[in-house]
Amino acid sequence: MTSTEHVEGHPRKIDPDALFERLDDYMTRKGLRSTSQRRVIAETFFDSPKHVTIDELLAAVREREPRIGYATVYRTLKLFAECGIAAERNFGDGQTRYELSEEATDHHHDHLICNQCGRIIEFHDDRIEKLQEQVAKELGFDISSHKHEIYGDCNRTECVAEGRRKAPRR
Amino acid sequence: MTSTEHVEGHPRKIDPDALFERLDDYMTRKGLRSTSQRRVIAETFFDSPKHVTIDELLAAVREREPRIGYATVYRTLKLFAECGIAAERNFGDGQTRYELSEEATDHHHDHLICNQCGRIIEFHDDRIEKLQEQVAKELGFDISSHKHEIYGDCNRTECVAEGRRKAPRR
DNA sequence: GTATGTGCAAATGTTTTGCACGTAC
DNA sequence: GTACGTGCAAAACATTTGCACATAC
Repeated sequence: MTSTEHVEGHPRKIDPDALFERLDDYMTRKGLRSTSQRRVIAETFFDSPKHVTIDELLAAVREREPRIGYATVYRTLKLFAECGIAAERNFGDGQTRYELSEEATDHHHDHLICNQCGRIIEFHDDRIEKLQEQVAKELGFDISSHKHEIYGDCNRTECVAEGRRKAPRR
Repeated sequence: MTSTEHVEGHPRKIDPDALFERLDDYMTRKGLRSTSQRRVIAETFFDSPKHVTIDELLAAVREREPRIGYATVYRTLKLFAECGIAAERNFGDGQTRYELSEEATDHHHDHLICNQCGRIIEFHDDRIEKLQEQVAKELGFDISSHKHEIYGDCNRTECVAEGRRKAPRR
């Protein structure tokens, strides 16, 4: 067993019920309403591959409910982020992406992004986490979140073959 | 001596001549031209506090040359980034910021950003750098760059007093 | 002289907002 | 019934682009 773990960027087995509950609690607390749109968007989001863009999510949502609008998806994902079940990510390609938050998955991770094929791999290293806490402490900071992204070439044969198709803007 | 260092986000003593030379070399190599606008923008950028936005830079540039346009500053900073003297940064407030690149300053660093006052502190920790190389290596990645940003509250009395004025969107 | 650069305004792409209508509570 | 939510289109924002004119080489 090492202190580093990693995983490909795809949906992890989570318990949707717990997430719905968390969302409902938040909405009740804030006097917000449970609507069919919010339910559909939540279901779709929980089923989505990680790091979805609003466009991708909207397309998936519209397969179930074609009349749902752009703005609703934007607003709903902001809500999910506020309530703590979703996290906003920005990998420099100009589109905000969303994934389940670390509280929701009980699993903090950072990202390795391939410049060539755009593949996103998650990693987690306790030693790095500890050191970063130490750095912040020395400077008197209370950490609320962090972002650690490593960009590079993943060197898979498929990737080298594929070339630059999906590479994020760098 | 420890393996962590840090510094406030303000201009470090650099040698502008070396940077101009680097820029000139790049332009010559690429068949690009040395214009008065590019010179003024370069001078202003070298004198700027770190992490300037295009707006801030444009304002400073126009104090010297009021007729310089937005697009020119955008295009010129892209050029600086390509040539390796500037680095693009994005701290989640929707505006791209530029700072001298690590090659230009001979000093790689990462960032601690205060959620309350927006203050940006640079840090560098060799142990984290090493661990991150190790993680990438295990996954077969060749690192080209990385981004490590820690967000939190800096807890200075001034900051607590100032409140949320300049806080980046989070 | 010609290719490259500039300034302006218009276009682009993403995200946000105003508003009339709809709906949860 | 009322406050909140939705869909649409328009606005807002940062950034990029097209084009006529200017300028470095």
